[in-house]
Amino acid sequence: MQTGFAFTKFADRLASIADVTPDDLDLLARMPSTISHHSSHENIRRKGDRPSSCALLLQGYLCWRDVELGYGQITSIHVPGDAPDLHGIEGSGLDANLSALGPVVVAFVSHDFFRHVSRASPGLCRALSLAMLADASLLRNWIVNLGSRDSLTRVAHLICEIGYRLRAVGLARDDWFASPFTQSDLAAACGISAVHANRIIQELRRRRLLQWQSRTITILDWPALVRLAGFRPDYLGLRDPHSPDQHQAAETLATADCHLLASQ
Amino acid sequence: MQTGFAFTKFADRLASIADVTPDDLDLLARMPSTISHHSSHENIRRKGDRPSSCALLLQGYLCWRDVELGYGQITSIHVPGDAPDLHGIEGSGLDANLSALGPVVVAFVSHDFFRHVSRASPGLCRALSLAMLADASLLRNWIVNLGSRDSLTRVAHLICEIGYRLRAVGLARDDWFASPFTQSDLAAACGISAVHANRIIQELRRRRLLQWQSRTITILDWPALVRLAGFRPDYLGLRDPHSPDQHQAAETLATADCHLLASQ
DNA sequence: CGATCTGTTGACTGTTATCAACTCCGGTGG
DNA sequence: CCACCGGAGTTGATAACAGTCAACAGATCG
Repeated sequence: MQTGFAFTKFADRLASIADVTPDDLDLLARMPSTISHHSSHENIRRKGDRPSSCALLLQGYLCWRDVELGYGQITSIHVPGDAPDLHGIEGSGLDANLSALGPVVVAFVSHDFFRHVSRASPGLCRALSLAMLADASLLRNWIVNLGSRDSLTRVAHLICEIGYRLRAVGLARDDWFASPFTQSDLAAACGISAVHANRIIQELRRRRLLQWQSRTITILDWPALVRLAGFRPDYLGLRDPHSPDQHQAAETLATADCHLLASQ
Repeated sequence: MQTGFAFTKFADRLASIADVTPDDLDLLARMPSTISHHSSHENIRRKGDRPSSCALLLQGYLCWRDVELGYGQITSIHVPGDAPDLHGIEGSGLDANLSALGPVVVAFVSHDFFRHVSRASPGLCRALSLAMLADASLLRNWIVNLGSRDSLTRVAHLICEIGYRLRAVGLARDDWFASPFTQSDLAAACGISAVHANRIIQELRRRRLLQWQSRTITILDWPALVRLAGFRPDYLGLRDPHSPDQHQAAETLATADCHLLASQ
């Protein structure tokens, strides 16, 4: 059991969606957590589990994967700083597996700590609520993606979203980021077959929008990718991101695209 | 401004997902609300709105509709008793339109009332949180639906879900329920074209699973429809529904299907 | 009674899944 | 060190699925 190691990334995440006072940071800094490492495709939580702690993702990617149908639809992807099973606090059984996309480092923090923190600080309570609502906003946006985009723009949109969320937590510098997940994982997230996902990625490469080699994605032409995907970062609920200049840039991009489309 | 008219359906809904004490019911009964009627495809909330009240749906159907792409993807459908914009309490701008599917009756209840109630009753506070989490569960399930089912099973699943949720609030007696929405609306929810939606419905009719005439859907063969859709009502988070016998029946059905599938 | 929205149909096109085979790479054990 | 193995990526052929366009029928509502 350690203290004061897991809190920074998560605190940054909360600060990116709501006001967090120095007192709140003190509270979070006393967070008792257990760190654990997991390898790719390992399940951190299983369907039906009723965990008594929350998983805070420190490194790598986690996803919620529904195993009922097909090859296991992925319903959401999480980046460092996220708390994927925050909603588990309410105690109902989990309805999917929380699974690692590539090797991950996770901190477990007991539900009791969050309940204590929520009682002690209205600001943190609100931040935690907003974090859950932000997740719901991602889900809605993903429904729009699955329902109304073709597979090329779907994949492009997912890559935009991951890149943008990684930037917000200070990862993904210089337009590249780690992609330890497989093309089959990407396919499961986009609701397409693995073979088709492969062809889509080749198409994105052919258009010189990105590279994907040695478990790294490099965005070659961010404006074009954003335009192709119709990516609007509004829905992420990121209020005060880590890199305001980049945020500004993407905002401007998206707006420019909007104008472009409107004028056509 | 009226009191004590809107609360019953909503209270029933809360009771179906968490414990509600007689004291809680008293609190809810003092709910000050404004009733209003709206016609089909009218927007109750618009993208970007920051409402100061919650809409409680009393009669009809509401949906969240994203208007950016295609013909307006529907991300969720709500039935009487639901509070579709409960998450608006946190104050961030809405990211889609809340739109009527057919004529609706809505009660508006100020956010202040909910904040007061949350402070006064931990039980109701938890019930409201659970209501929001149940919505998120619906979203996840809809992602699975869009991502891993073909259009026939997608439509079948949506119809199962609506029928089941209506039963839980005491509507949809005798295997039929009102369908004032258009086939285009259904298509927008399922992420398919209106023409294709029409053909899917014809296929469901041809298979004698349901009828759809004069704004009414009649389920002719519920077990077969549930089997086709792979419908498992677990994810709805309905704990203690209005009609336990029917609930039991559907549970048994779903379990039976599960066994059927497993034995094949 | 006309205007409009909704539902229906057919022909055609485009997208995506499926199947099968093959390559490439990283590990693992002999 | 090398042979082997399994997972991941790649390719081509084919079939299934769903979108688009255009036209018309039927309902509904003023």
